[in-house]
Amino acid sequence: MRPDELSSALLAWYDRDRRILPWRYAPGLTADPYHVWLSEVMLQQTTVAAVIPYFLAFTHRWPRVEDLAAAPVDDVMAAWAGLGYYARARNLHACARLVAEWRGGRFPDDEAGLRQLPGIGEYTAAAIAAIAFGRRAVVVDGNVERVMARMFAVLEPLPAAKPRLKDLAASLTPGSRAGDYAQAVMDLGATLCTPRSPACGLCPWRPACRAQGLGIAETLPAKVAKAERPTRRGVAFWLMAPDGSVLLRRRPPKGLLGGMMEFPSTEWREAAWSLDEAAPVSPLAPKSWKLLPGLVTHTFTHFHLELAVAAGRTPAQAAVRGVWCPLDRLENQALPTLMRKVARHALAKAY
DNA sequence: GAGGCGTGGAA
DNA sequence: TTTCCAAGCCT
Repeated sequence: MRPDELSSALLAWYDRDRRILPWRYAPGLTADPYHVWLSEVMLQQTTVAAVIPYFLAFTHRWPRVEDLAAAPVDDVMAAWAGLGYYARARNLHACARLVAEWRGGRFPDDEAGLRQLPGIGEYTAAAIAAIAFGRRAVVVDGNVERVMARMFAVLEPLPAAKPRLKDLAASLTPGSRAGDYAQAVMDLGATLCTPRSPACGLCPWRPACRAQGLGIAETLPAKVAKAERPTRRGVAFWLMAPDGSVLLRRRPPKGLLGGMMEFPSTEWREAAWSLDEAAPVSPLAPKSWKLLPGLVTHTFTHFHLELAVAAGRTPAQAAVRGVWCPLDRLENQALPTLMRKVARHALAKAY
């Protein structure tokens, strides 16, 4: 099949089986660049199912990019809490401000302009240019890499194969219906050409797929093995004041959970901590610590974490770095999932 | 360019 | 339980 026959077959499949998603527009309607941008950033390394409720909440609370730009950054961080990769939320807010203040609320309409904005890399710039502005752009995400590796039976492992896979994607990208094609080829990877058990029997590209012909579709793309994740350990401090508020502090703006709130804790290291060793690290020294039974476990991209929780009552809201937060307002804080686990653990075991 | 950076669902 | 990994970006 020629490239134009392949793109036609894919678009026909897409027109027939198009998934309904909150950020997806019906044929003929022009997509809102703000919605396209917001959804694409949320979808970076994140599943559709996880994104949907966040997308609806953000667009309800901040209907236009100017509204998002006007919001305090911590409101945005708190609204993003639970979605992960928190640098995205900071970049999202910074990008909204740039677009609102310097561009009158209009996003750049080509890849080069989009690429200048924080949080918009090669993939996202191409996706917005195609979906929001109808420009031909070679959109290459993990789905497209997988589809191309199979279509052309690319045996070279990722990430070394990336340049070749992009060239192959470009060879199939049509000049018309740019946005539909971009979404179609990603949908193909997301729904049929899946990492495991691909549904080759339903695939519009099956007749042209070399890996399918060779019977090796499910084994592609090849990837270099990842290093295994170490385990780190720490002690988190659940400090409660007489009025029932607990002590939170903000993490440094960059790095792990950057800019998010946390319960104070020891360093996270490989060796386990004793309570005697951990206690001096606490920002406050209560009369006595109660080491709660059990551990909070959480897995990040690069390591596992086991957090013990030490609970203590302080005589007053001592002046320390951090904020005292009433229990009924913890939910509204920019607490990542790990710290919500700590709170749940403490509330279940401490009293 | 290789590693840091979250989370939850599926197998 | 463990492993994999999902519409990547940044340094």
